[in-house]
Amino acid sequence: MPTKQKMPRNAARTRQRLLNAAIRLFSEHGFNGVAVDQIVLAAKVNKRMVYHYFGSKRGLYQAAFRDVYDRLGSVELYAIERGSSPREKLTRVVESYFQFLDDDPVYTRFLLWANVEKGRYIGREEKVLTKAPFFEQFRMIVEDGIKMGEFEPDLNVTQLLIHMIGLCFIYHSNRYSLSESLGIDLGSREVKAAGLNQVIRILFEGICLPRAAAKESAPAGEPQE
Amino acid sequence: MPTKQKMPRNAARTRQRLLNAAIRLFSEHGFNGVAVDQIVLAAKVNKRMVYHYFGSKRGLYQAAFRDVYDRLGSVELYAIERGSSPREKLTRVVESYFQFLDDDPVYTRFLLWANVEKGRYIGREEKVLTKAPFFEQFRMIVEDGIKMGEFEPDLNVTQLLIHMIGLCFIYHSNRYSLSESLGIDLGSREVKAAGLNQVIRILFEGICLPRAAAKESAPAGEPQE
Amino acid sequence: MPTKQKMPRNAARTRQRLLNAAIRLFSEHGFNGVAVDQIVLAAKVNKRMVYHYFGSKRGLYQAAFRDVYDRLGSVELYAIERGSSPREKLTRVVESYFQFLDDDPVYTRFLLWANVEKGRYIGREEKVLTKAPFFEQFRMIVEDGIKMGEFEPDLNVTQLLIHMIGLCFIYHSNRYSLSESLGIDLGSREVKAAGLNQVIRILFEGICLPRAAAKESAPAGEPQE
Amino acid sequence: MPTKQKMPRNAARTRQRLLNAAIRLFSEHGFNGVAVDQIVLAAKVNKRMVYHYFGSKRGLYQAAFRDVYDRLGSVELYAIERGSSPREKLTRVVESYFQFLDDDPVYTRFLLWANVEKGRYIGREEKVLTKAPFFEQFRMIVEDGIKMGEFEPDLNVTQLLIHMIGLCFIYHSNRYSLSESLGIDLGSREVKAAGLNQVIRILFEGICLPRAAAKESAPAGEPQE
DNA sequence: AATGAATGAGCTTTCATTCAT
DNA sequence: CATGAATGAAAGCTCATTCAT
Repeated sequence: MPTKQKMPRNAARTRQRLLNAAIRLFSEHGFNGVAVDQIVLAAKVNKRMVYHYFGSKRGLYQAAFRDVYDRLGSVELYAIERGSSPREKLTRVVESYFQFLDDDPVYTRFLLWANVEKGRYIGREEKVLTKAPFFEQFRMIVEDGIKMGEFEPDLNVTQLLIHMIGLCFIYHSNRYSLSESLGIDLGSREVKAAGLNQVIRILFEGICLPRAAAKESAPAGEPQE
Repeated sequence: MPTKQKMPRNAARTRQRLLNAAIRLFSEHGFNGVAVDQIVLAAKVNKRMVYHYFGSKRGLYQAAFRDVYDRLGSVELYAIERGSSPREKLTRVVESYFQFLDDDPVYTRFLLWANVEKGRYIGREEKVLTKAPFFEQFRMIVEDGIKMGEFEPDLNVTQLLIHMIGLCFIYHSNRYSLSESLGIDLGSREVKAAGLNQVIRILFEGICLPRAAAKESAPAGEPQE
Repeated sequence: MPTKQKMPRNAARTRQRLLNAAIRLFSEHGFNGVAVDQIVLAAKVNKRMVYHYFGSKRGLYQAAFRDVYDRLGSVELYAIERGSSPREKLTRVVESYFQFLDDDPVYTRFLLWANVEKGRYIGREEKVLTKAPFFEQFRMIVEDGIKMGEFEPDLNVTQLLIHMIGLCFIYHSNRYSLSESLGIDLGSREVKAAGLNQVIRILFEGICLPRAAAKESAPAGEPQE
Repeated sequence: MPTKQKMPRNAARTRQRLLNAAIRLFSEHGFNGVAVDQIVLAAKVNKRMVYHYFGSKRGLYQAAFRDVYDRLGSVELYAIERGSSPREKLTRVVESYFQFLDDDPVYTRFLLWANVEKGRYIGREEKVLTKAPFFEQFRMIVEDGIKMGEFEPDLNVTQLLIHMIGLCFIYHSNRYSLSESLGIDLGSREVKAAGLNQVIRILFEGICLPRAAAKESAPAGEPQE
């Protein structure tokens, strides 16, 4: 069989090697922080292949972005169905989201880069990917909770999602500066384990003692609208 | 006496123009996203001056970083003293922090960039700047609240600060992707106004109804330690 | 078959063109006296190629240095074997060395530059190249001459080599200033022809008349040790 | 007395500081190897002063060159008068010249630089300086020696001077490469001391034993003309 | 006399990209 | 499909020099 010994099936392999190297490097240094040469060096692939498969550095970046989101889509909500009450279900969602960011730092950092870059380097097509399919499940859980009298009736679901994400993302988005400021490593297991605990408590019950939580105390400045 | 039109050779002025242009551009595009040429064009200053005053692009970046933090230091805690109870004080802190991020997007984005870049372009000396003096005041308010029976006795103050920051920063750190995903603009006045409201409510009381908030319900997986 | 006019993409050719231009220019103006632009202009090659093939200006300089030494290695000792007696052999060595410096002024000047520059721009690897294989042959001739009673028995071979080189190199190392001082052109055929003659005479017999050369006259200051 | 405390008499002092720094740096790195900034830094003098006093970098170089030669002129022939016979006198000349090159490496290296640079950066006026005043004395000694029957009657005085200089200069002109090649340091006291000894012996008597030095043996190839 | 800010040209080097094989 | 040579533009930076005070 006269197939070349050196490279058995170069077809999709080369493409994938490029993609993997690109994801890793872009997620670490952002679009401008990575040179095409670095990518092809890491991928051990000829430079020309970038243009063959992806047309441009930007095309490669966008493909990388898409790839990251595709992987995300399939794992995003793993194991969130367990739990009988809405509260338990929501607990699982927070846990798994918190965990997910941690398990997939490449995704997390890629997303952070895309944000500081204001999506400058991703195209029209990629933008639809960011539509979190996850949102619908979240909404249903919350609405169930409201109906069943577990949650406050006037919750804004969208914003609740934002805030939940905020409580989880802060460990990554500001990890560097907070670690320096506070003198603790936001990436350490202990800090994050305790953090997740407090996140869940805050989310459900806040920081006030029950008796203090009489609902008359409104946030100052602007009465709730 | 009419000031000379043709740039009367002012050391401090040139330096400041460079610094201002640098802050604006770096905060928008990050370290790698800005060329020295762009900065000197914006500052209307000779390119050589960057090296005269700051030694290198990186030196300019670091000076910009320091400048941003110096400005921050003086305004960080404005108007947090009002309020009689710890709860009210904390409310003011959250409000003012939320507001501050909004009022000074240049600072906010500069900080976000420094984080995704993992502090790669700032030097030893700048790192001490990140030590938030703000933290001490925050701690005192919370500890007062605990002593006075307003807040949970086992609050971890450091992590509470992290989470408060997380609830505020999410509107900036993930603004782009969340806006795309959720179909709302996280930067709009309405979203942020309502957001701040919910942030404060969550922080103090969580999302559960008071009767459901009986303290026996522990987060799953790991019982509170 | 007419060769393509438009540079048919020849790796080795481009490299060699760069090398040749570099050797010529560096040998004329030294490392700091030549701009990369001048080299690529002379080589009619794209500037980027310098970095493609040699990494840096310094890398090109080092490659040039190596090339010069490689060429030298192969021609250094041409035609020194003729001659029966050690004296005749040594005469041929001096002649051929004198001739060689003259025939290859590019090499000679390159070497001179490397010396005034104190080897600052050549790397570790190049330094071993300077180990003259030539030295061994020189030593054998001299030692034969001593054994056969032709040469002084207490000759220091290493220093004899140094002085022989000195007598030849002076025509190149100080050519400019001596020509100005003495009002003759040290590079002219006549001066060098007569010079070689005197060099050989001095080397073998010195400048004193035989009867004056009675060995009792010691160099002043320090008696021979 | 209201004279400024900082700088008592700046007049000629500034000029001299510049000159000294320039001499040191140019002698070490040549014209192209030194930046004006380095000179003013070393001289602790304002950059503008270079142009005030010397007009240009080149002007400063030329002034440095002249200064070096002026200093040389006053010390050049120290102690060559001692010695009764021409042979002894010449011995002293060689010794003192050898010594001089060693004592004044700044001069020596400056001269070497000027030579590899082919005098490119020195002007018309400096060229006359290179006229060795030393030459006349040398000539007289040699002619005396010939008349008195000590030296060969057909010596070419000019070339003898060249060769004497060559025997001394080699320790500086090719010091770097020879040290590498031969594995000894041409700058060490021992090597130079022994070197001077051999130089003098070669110069007067050559390397052949007296009986072998019968004057009939002509250099091969070209019979003496 | 002396200072340091300011300049524009040119330096070495790197970039993303395309061509020829 | 794959390679490495080739390219022009632009990057960060340094140069010798001049201006304004």
